[in-house]
Amino acid sequence: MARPRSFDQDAVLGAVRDQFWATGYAGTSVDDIRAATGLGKGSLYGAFGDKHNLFLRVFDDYCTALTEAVRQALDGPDAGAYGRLRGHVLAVADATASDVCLRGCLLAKATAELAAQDTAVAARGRQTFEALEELIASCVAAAQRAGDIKADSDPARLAGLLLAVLRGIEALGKGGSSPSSLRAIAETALAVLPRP
Amino acid sequence: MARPRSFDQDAVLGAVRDQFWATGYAGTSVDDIRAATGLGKGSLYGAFGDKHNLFLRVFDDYCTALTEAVRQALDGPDAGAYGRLRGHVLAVADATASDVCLRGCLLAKATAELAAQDTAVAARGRQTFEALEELIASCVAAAQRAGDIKADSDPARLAGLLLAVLRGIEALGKGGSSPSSLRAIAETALAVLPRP
DNA sequence: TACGTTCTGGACGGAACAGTCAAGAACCTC
DNA sequence: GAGGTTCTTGACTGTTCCGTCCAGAACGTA
Repeated sequence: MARPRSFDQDAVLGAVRDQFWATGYAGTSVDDIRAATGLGKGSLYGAFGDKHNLFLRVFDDYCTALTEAVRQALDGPDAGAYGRLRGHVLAVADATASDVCLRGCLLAKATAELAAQDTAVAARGRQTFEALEELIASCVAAAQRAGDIKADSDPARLAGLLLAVLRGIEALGKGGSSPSSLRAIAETALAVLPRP
Repeated sequence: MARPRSFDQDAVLGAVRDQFWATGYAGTSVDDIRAATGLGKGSLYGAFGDKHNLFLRVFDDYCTALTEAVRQALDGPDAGAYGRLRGHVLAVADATASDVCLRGCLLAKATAELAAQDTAVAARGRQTFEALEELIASCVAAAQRAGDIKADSDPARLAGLLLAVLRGIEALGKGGSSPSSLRAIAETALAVLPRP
């Protein structure tokens, strides 16, 4: 019927995401995006709308992918639940510590920069935090059923604590990683979980 | 000798800080600052240098004031150390939860937005995180001497964990506060601290 | 191959941006 | 009150910003 798009939409959205990730929303100009993607302005505006719309798109995709990655890391049978939880917490700490460019997590960056002014970003951020907390709570409950975490503690409260620790590790990582080392924080958080 | 400044420097710096706090570094124009302070551009540039320098100034002041406030909250005799620690953790959670405008903590906002690109901000942020961690560690050690926290745990590791929880509460607060409520997180963090 | 449709690239307009500067105002000292 | 110095105001420059628009290119269909 007509001329098809000549660019790979996923690749373009990935480049846009990386640009916003590196320099923030207000710190990224449409011309930066044009340079990062190689697209002309007409293509960008035609395919994705304006800058704000484009940001919401990549932010939404990021939140979806993050939630899905955590689900894959934590979901599974009761038997290995504690090991998966432990592995995930340590993996987040190690990934943050080795993030030399200090870009951190886009969810954290975006909510920090925009949540106060942009209700769409605030809502999506909150929804994502809640989804992460639920995934952690399910894994805690599974670890309790397997006898690896004390059964009488409230899994929702432990999940809230663990999520806060993870987001805190992320925040501290932006300061250049080290207060007593992020891995030590993760290990300590796991060590204080009530065992049967 | 000459004409003195007609503005109150502290008041101006406070207004500048609030403006950056509300809209971020890249999201704040010099004209926004001019409007917030009522000063002309010549006065602003003459007294504080360019936008970046002005930001570093208010960020530095903020870090100093934050550290000092935490010191006042946590410093004191061994006897009440645990109570001070507990009070501080709960106070941070309550303050974050009741922060309706979602501005959060400027230290978190600034490091999230700029640490990757601005080494001065990254260095000051890291220094502040380390100072906060030391203050918490001292308070934990005092609580251990008073017999309120188990003596054989490493105060530095517990301090790292508590700092991460506090920064995590702050980060979650930006998403619109509630995953299982910030206060519950603070209470759970205190509950899992090893008691004698 | 010819046509209609959609995509592409870049030029363009008007607004906002950071930072400079000069003319005049305000003050202290003498 | 006169002189010298600093502060204030706001106009100004040149750049960068976002978003629009159009001429031409690329494709599917007939």
